[in-house]
Amino acid sequence: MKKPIFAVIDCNNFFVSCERVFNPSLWNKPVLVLSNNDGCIVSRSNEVKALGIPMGAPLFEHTHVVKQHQVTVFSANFLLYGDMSQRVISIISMFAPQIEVYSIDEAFICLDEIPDQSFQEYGETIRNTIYQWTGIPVSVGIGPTKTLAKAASELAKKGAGHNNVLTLLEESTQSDLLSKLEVGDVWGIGRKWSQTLQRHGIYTAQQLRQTNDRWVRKQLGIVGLRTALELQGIVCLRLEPELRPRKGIISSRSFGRPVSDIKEMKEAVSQYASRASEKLREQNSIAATVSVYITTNRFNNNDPQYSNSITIPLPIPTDYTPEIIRHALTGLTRIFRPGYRYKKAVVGLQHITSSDLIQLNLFTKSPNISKRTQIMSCVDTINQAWGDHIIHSAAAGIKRDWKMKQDQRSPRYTTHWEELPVVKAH
DNA sequence: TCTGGGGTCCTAGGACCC
DNA sequence: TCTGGGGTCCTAGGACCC
Repeated sequence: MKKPIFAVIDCNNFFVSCERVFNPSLWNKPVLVLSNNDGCIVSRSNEVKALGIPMGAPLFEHTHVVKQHQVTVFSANFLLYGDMSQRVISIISMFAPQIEVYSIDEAFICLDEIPDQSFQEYGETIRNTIYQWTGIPVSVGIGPTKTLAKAASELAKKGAGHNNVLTLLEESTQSDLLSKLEVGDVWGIGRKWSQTLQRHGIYTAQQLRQTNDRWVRKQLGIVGLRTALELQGIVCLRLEPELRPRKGIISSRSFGRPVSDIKEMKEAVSQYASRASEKLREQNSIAATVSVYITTNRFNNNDPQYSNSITIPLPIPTDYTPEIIRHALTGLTRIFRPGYRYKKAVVGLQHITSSDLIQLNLFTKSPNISKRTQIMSCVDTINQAWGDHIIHSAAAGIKRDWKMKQDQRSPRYTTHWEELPVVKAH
């Protein structure tokens, strides 16, 4: 059997690149994109990286540098990024029979069918096509395992390889280039493990792949061992093209301002429960428990702190929004304590199964399931067509001024025509 | 003043059973 | 004074990813 060849296609600074597609004057200028609530920096252009602003840092810690270098700042525009992502994915799909969509800005494919000599060329064709058709620059890494492909794309982003494409198939190239990759930049090695490895003198990907397997197993467990083996070229992770239904679904947001009133907390929890139920129906599942977590702002040392969570079993596993909201609110009233300034609420759904397998609880009167299904699918269809949850539960409130801050959001260019800038015809 | 929002898998330890 | 051994299941916590 032929040895597998993996490629990973990774969008460069994805959110920033999406913004630049619609603001071409921002190319070669420092740009960053913020998390929800305009709190943290979640995407940085190369120019911003060069300024030393770290990923995930809160904006307020870097306002000085941002001002000084006239960095353009955007609030997150996830509808735009999701839509651009779909366009990129559909192009990648044309280049391989199977694709694993790994995240919003990244996908794996297998190149087993491509003639041996032309991997590099093929990678460059993929890159050029995506850039030409969407305006999004990507890096392509090619290797005998997923982890080596990821290492290749990481190195390609830093200028190794050619035209943002790097092929890491030869043993000699591997040891040469992996020596230049910090161990913390290896896919699967995070902050903690990186520290552990460095304490033992392991600083590069090359050193990690040369480390004794049993020692790695003992220090980093089976997961870390797999990473080390993959660096050696031994396949531990396969392509997973199938979308697997989520085993847990979470909907959560920080509030735009502190919330103390239970009425407002109920609105937020209702809305998050509603969003979580929507995601549940998208994957044709039902949940058997709903959980609620609320917390004050842990960074605010002067405020009294409180956080608590509760999990409520649903009498019958369901995807029906009003039912899920009802139990989520029951949970909220049990853990809510007055007198605190709450910052965030989370609603989660667990024990998820396929909706084909509704197990009726013998002791509960059976609700009219098909009628409920019809109502929900009607609501989902209308909301999909009109967006912004034009139909929502009254429990989620009308005013909702606890909602998150998003002061710098760009127009949703590709999905909301009414937000497009007006261009005058001559 | 201001600090995101999702997910995955593994492991250790306790409860419980025979 | 003695205080098994092995199995399963569940959960909480911790590591990782983007």
